[in-house]
Amino acid sequence: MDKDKIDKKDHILDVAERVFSDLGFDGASTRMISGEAGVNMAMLNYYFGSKEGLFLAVFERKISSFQTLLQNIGNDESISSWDKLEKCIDNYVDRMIVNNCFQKLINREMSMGKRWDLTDKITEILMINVMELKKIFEEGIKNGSFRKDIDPELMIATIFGTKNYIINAPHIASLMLGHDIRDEKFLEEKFKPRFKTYMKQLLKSYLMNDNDYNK
Amino acid sequence: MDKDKIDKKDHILDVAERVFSDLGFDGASTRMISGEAGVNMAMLNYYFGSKEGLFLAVFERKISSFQTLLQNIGNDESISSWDKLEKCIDNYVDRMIVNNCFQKLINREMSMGKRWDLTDKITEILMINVMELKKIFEEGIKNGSFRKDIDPELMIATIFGTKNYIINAPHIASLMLGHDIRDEKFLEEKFKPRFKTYMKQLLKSYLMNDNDYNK
DNA sequence: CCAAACCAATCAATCGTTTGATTAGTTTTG
DNA sequence: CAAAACTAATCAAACGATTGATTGGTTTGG
Repeated sequence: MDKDKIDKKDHILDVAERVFSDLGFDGASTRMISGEAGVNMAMLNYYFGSKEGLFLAVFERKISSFQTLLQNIGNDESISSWDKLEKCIDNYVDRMIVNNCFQKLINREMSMGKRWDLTDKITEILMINVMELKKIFEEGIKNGSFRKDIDPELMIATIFGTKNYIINAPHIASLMLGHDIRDEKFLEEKFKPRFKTYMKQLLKSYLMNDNDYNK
Repeated sequence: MDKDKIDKKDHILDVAERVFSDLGFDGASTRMISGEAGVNMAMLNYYFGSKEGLFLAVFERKISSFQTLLQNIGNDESISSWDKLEKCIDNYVDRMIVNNCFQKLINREMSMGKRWDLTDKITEILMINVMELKKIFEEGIKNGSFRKDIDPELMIATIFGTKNYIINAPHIASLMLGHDIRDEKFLEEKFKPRFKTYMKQLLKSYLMNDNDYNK
């Protein structure tokens, strides 16, 4: 059946995504992936052409979910610049499932000097999110919501960097916070709300000099 | 001569550090490293025992320079909490030489599943810096310099995360900033001062609700 | 029956590592 | 002092293991 084939390919991609993000592209072997997925090794090449093709397929499956991330918040005229920013933060934090190893995958491969044809594509996608935020900042400056002398580019680095730090260094983050960050319950009930609150307060105080942190 | 031997080992370590951080541990081959270093392949095992031993040696050479990073700023009673924090920021930013690939190395291997007994050692070292900052924050809260309701742990994530983001994603950062972040001149003359200013303003507004950003 | 799906066996290439020989410099010995 | 013994450094070559990829044939489903 066609359904089964898709399910099987999807299962392989699931396993590949996990193994790649645990061991990196070079560290993961096709035998390991096929073994854990319970399929013959030749199937990987049969379905995806090559190891690189498999890696690429892992990405392309996720790309769509990434692109929906930027749901044109910036173009909504009805809400203020700050509310847009708050919406973005909520969005990013909600999607910040540490177990989702895809983020680690991206960050690791982006930090490599090694050049994929993929690197440009990843860069391009990430830049869309960057530009989305930048637009909000610039709009906020223009309409007087935000201070004039802020540094939008570095703010973006702060937003993404803080999130990545938690994801990429879970050992450190767990030690810092006193709880295992990979614990789903803790993450969902305790950490995410705390992280949202913090991020909003941090940005608000920098952007607006507003002392009223209505909690 | 003994001096020559040390120089040679150091040269191998220099090359290994660069290659490892460009290609990752798995991506880098001993042949490549020995080739670029201009030494026979067997010398790597002769000097360092194994590829893993070489990787370990790269780390241990840097560890000392890392440990001097925390020069007991926190224990200086004569300066205010905020000044301590400013000093820390200056310190970190000054050492943030993007060309120094060691940071990338650490971040990449830390994001991997625990492959090394070394992971614990790296964690330990990084935690010292974390604790140093934490101490400053807590002291500042206690003596009234900082607001009571700040989130010290996530602030630390912001400080390190923002820095790491620039280092780990130089492509993105360069596109964002409109200049190649790896350009030494731009980095030193333009970026570092800008980054320091931004970081201090960001922290100050969050920590102290101080609107006087005396620029 | 035929094409698609699947698999065991195998490919050449590359991996990290080891080997045995050679060199050069130092120490020991007669 | 000079010959002999020893040591560390270096090298080309080869090792077994593993890599990603491919083959040729078998099974399966429509």
